[in-house]
Amino acid sequence: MRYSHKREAIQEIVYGTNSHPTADWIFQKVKVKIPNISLGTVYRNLKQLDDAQLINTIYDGNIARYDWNREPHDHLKCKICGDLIDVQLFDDQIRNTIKKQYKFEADDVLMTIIGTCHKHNK
Amino acid sequence: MRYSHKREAIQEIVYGTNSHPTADWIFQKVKVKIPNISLGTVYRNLKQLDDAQLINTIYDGNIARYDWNREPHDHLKCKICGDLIDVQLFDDQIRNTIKKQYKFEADDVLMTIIGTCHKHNK
DNA sequence: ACAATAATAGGAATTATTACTATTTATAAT
DNA sequence: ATTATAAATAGTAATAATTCCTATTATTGT
Repeated sequence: MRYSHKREAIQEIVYGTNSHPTADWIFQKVKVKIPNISLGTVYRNLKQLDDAQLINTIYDGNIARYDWNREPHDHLKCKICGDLIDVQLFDDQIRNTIKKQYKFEADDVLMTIIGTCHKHNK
Repeated sequence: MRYSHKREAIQEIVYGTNSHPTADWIFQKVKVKIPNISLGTVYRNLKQLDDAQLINTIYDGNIARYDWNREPHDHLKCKICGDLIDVQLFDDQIRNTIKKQYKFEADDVLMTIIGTCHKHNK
């Protein structure tokens, strides 16, 4: 993977937020710095960064979001505001136990808890 | 929700498979029985069936799949053939414990294990 | 500096899904 | 049974997210 100014900018944006941004959000941000960038470039580079294990792609309903956090972790998803919050529900050892429980060569455990976050407490 | 012949047929198809079918797969199947049905009708009825808690919608990457199994359960997703296999990793009690672990009003726990299924053993 | 080729812009194409509207159909009231 | 109602539908247009295509541009090894 050859160096690219734009990929670097895209990576910086993903690394600079905890908001699990979408491709379009990243596009809007990077356009401020690099006005002539195209959305296709954002998608292509996000894919490359994912392939290179520099970021993670998470699927939230049917839209892709991007996460700099490559440590195994889980998400709380608020059904009211849509926020996705990182949590560590299981440690690696428990994750490994889960992986061995089925005759299935497991690579990754994805867990999302759906509910209502603290911002909406009455 | 008023009775509809088409909704009944759609529900029967979802209830008749363990393959977690997509809207389009269901559309192809139902078209054999009811040739003049439209894809919009399939989507609308799947949504209504979900709202009425008669089926579940699961998001697999960025496409929706439908599941007759409304019991809390988890999925093994094969990254080679794309199959989604139902498993019961946690019982209700453990699920409830997880829900209480964070200051988050949790409704549901979604878990998917990504890996390779037995069909691809060398 | 130059050649090779990866990266890009800009737009078209694709895929999944939702929205719109005139017509049809289920069903409740007469 | 007939009629009135509102839900359900077909067919199509619209939208949203994403991928694909091609001529041009930029990075990097020589």
